[in-house]
Amino acid sequence: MPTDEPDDKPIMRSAKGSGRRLRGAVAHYLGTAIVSGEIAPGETLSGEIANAAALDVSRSAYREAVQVLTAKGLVESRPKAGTRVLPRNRWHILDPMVLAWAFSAEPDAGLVRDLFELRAVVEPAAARFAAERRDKDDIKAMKDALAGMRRHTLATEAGRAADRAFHDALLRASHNDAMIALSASISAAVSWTTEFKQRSRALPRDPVPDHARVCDAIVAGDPEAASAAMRALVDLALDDTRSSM
Amino acid sequence: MPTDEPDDKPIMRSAKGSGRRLRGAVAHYLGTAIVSGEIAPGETLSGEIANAAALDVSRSAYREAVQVLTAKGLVESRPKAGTRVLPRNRWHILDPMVLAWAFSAEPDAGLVRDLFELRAVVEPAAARFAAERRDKDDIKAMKDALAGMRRHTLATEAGRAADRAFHDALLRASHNDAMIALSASISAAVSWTTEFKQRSRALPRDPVPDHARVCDAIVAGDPEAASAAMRALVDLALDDTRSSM
DNA sequence: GTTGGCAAGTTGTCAGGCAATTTGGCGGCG
DNA sequence: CGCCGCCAAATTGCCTGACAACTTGCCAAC
Repeated sequence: MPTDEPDDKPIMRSAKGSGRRLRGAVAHYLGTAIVSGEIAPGETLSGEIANAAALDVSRSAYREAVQVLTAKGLVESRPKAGTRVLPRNRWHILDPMVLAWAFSAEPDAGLVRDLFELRAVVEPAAARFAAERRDKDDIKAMKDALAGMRRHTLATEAGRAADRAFHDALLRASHNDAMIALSASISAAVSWTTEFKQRSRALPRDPVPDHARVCDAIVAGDPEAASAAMRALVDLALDDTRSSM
Repeated sequence: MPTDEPDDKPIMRSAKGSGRRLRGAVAHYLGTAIVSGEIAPGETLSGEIANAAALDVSRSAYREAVQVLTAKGLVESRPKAGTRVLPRNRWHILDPMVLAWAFSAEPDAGLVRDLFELRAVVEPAAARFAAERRDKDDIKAMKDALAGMRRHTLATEAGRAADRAFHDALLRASHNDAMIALSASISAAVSWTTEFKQRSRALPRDPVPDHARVCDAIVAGDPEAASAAMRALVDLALDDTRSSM
């Protein structure tokens, strides 16, 4: 069945070699469309065959992509009813991939605020636990990350990676799996906003001393100091982010 | 190819009418097997065709189930390498479904500890925000839930539902989407442990006064009092849980 | 006006085949 | 002897086409 119109729909296939498999591209496409509000909650997607054809993929690939969205609470599909977008409060917005979709466009200001508030609650507490439970490996990981931050700057990707690594090491030092799970979400949000700050060429203060204070307190095993230092760090970061949006 | 052995493998089809579709049953089966440690991290599942045949489902259904597990960070599959279970720290243990799988067997004590620690960090902070931002609807939802708790007891499912509803309304009153997302995870964990406490016939104290104090502080718009009351509540719950495990 | 059944349409599952991709060994080369 | 690059097999990834199961919403009968 040759198509009469010129097939100008290889939008998907293009991202094929990007490590992402085809269904990943479809999931990304639909995910961003939903998270960005392009497809409003309550709305129902057109049928699988139609939609799969429109994206020029097979129904299997399309369905597997929809399964991913379902697993992340973005949509719900029932026979005869179709696949409909769930209300925002059913979304798993802390899922790393959902966050990635949310940040792939201009990040919503409200979401950034919410994430920083959560960070301001969780990270000081995590620092407190870390000061009590850290072991040799944790300390080494944090010091390595700190060294990386000193070597590079937040303007470089390597520097941001070191920043991520520091926060990841810290949350890991809390030896609390639930907080470690939040680490993936939080550090992702942090790095995106950091990059955003960077892009808006706001010259941030040197972040190393703040981080070093937190690190020292944890190494010293002082929970109160660790918590306070981390709270100060997060508050400063929040100020920076607020002023550049 | 007729099977010689009597087909004693309709394990999956049995749960078909349970609202869960077939792939849901497969995902549940594999998910619990992984979370419970029956399939250790690093291990690789047998091939899709073999495994699908063993479960007596089609490859499509099996693959869609695996996509769900992939979306929740439990496994990772690459061509020729097979599907392998990821290390624990890659799991999205705060995902409601992963939590459900984790609690479908005897819950791991470490996990319960971690969840309560997270709860002890998040809920007081959420109460603080709620005291500042609650609106009429939030107050109504909380009072309704509180009334439900008064009417029933935690021994009944209705009572536990009211408890869940109270914590859900509280987190919702924080008007922070990130914390609301945690609500699903936290309240799930809370309700399971509550049921567990109930089963081990530990006679708990009356939970209504504690909840009422939190509610009053939020209605009064007093962030400090709300936070303190909630912290007290969580600490008591933690004590109860600890003593019954 | 309410209640029951009925039909249509959408997702759910199945089967088989081919293509894409990565791993791990094997041979050539330094 | 060790390292590097190539090749082939095995597994997942994707496609096609068909049928089954399940809802929903209409429609008729009470």
